[in-house]
Amino acid sequence: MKDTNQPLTTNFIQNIITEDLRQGKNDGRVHTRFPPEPNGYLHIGHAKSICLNFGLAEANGGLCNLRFDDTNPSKEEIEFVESIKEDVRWLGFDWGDRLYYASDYFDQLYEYAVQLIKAGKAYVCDLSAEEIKEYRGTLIEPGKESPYRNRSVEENLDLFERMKAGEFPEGSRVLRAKIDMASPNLNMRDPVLYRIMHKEHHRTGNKWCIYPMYDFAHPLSDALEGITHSICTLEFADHRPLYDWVLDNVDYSKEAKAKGRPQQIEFARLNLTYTVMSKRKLRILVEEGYVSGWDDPRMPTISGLRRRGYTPEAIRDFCERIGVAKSNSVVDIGMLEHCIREDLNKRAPRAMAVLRPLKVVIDNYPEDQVEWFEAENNPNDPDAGSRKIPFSKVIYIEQEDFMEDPPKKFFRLAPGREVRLKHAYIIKCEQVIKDEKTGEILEVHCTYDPETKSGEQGSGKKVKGTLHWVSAAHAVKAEVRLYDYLFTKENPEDEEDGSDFRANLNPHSLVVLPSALVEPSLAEAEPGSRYQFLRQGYFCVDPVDSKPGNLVFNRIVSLRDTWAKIKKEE
RNA sequence: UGGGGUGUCGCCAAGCGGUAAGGCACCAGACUCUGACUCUGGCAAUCGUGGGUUCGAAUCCUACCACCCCAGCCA
Repeated sequence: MKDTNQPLTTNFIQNIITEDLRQGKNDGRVHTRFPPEPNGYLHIGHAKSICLNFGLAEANGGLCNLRFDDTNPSKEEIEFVESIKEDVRWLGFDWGDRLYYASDYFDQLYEYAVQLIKAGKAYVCDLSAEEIKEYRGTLIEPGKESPYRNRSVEENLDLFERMKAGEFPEGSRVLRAKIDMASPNLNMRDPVLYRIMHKEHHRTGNKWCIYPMYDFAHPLSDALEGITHSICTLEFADHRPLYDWVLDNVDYSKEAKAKGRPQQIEFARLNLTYTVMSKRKLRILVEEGYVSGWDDPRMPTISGLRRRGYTPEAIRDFCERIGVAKSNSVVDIGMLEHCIREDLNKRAPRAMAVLRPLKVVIDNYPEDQVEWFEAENNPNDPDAGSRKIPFSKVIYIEQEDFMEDPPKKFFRLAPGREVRLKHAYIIKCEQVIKDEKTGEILEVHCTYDPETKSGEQGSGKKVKGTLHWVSAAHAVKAEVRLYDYLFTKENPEDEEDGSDFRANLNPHSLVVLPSALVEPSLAEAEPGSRYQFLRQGYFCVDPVDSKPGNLVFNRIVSLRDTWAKIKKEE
């Protein structure tokens, strides 16, 4: 994807890799991995990690594995591994034949645990979970050594084997590393390596009733796969000494796919304004029905963004632009919106759609006449071709494009004013018809100037405003879903005491317009296809709910709107 | 009162001892049959603070301050 030798962006991880390469570390290999736990859906934060891992590998002539970190059968499900694979693939990345699971290594990991026991570096501990917690000490006080810490190697071997054989109830014993109960780093205070769980695993079935912990499985999985740079998020920085301890104290050289030793590097996870990102909170949104599901177009999940109409290209561009560093940061959601606008501006065919219709009758236009105008599909892409649009006596325009008593800077339709109808004629407003009781504007009567037909001589006449429109007789009805941020505050966590992020939910995050009218060329629009509705924004045919004869469009993002800004100022 | 991490323009983020990139946002103008796009110009940072080293420091030293993470048999 990159055509230069120099990586497009530089960041501290690339700098480390560059230096490693210069020193000939790992025989010049660069091998990364994306290691999701299959217990939820991927979101834009994962996309950052995916782009980083796959991108770094590609930029440095290396490889990136997809590895499911499935060491905890009580939380993981097959449904998630499928959705994760789909999302990574959709984002545009290819793990080739390197699809792995930590569970692939369970046999080997068991042997490594035995290795540690034999070396006197791990022991079976009979303390209860509560007791282990008590013995661990606190942030400022050292822990106490477990009374089981000095069991003989033989006894530990026997006990561990019987743990594996299923002789003991869940939670009754664990295997622990023997490191240092006085370490200022809590992770080093004899961390648990294996726990008993009488649970069926989605891949290994009932073969195991003891499962390795992340801290044991992860470094060794990396080592076995020949990973050189093991990239993870900041909260794992405290685990790095343990990661290194495991690699230092287990001999995996015979089984590893390549020589060398993985290095853990941590970066800051992505945060976005107006967005929550934690699995827990996203789950709440889904389970408590604030959204329609994991793929609700308002969700920051990959599947939500996909359904909303975001392109993988835009998401990758976004991940490139935000950079990678170690400081906690919150990226302005406007950055994401900029990326999708930029991508769709060059790719999305234009179309006319009237979201909130206002009837306009052109009094001097022949009753039964229909003219078909040529309309370019994309002014920024001549190759996109053109299409025909019907024009007739009765049309609809946007309600907000007409004002009876407009402010100075309004240059759309108003009594006595002229505007151009995009691709058609200039019209002049002659009369407003209102409901006598409510004052509601029912329809507007105009006259058109036949000399101003789009593209012809007399069409040079200048007017300030150009409106989009649809022919009443030809328009196709459609449902349009306008999405806004899910939260009203930049930081959804910013709540009054007593409440939580739910209090900041935006009640208008979804506005459904059941009776929008779109130009007839859209009648057969394919699910998932994207359009720019002129002067409105980018829209995507909803891949789930849109059916022939019952079109549903999702607004991906609005166009930049300087008029809206002017209005706000006044 | 422990350990780890981070502090460069409103938001991201380069910078690695030689005198502050870039993007987003924002402002102004040009263009415009999308108030879009595009273009052009503008925009801001005493580089967390105070000391010190140096001819010279965002970059080195030092003290301090602020924020984030860690006491799951989660990852």
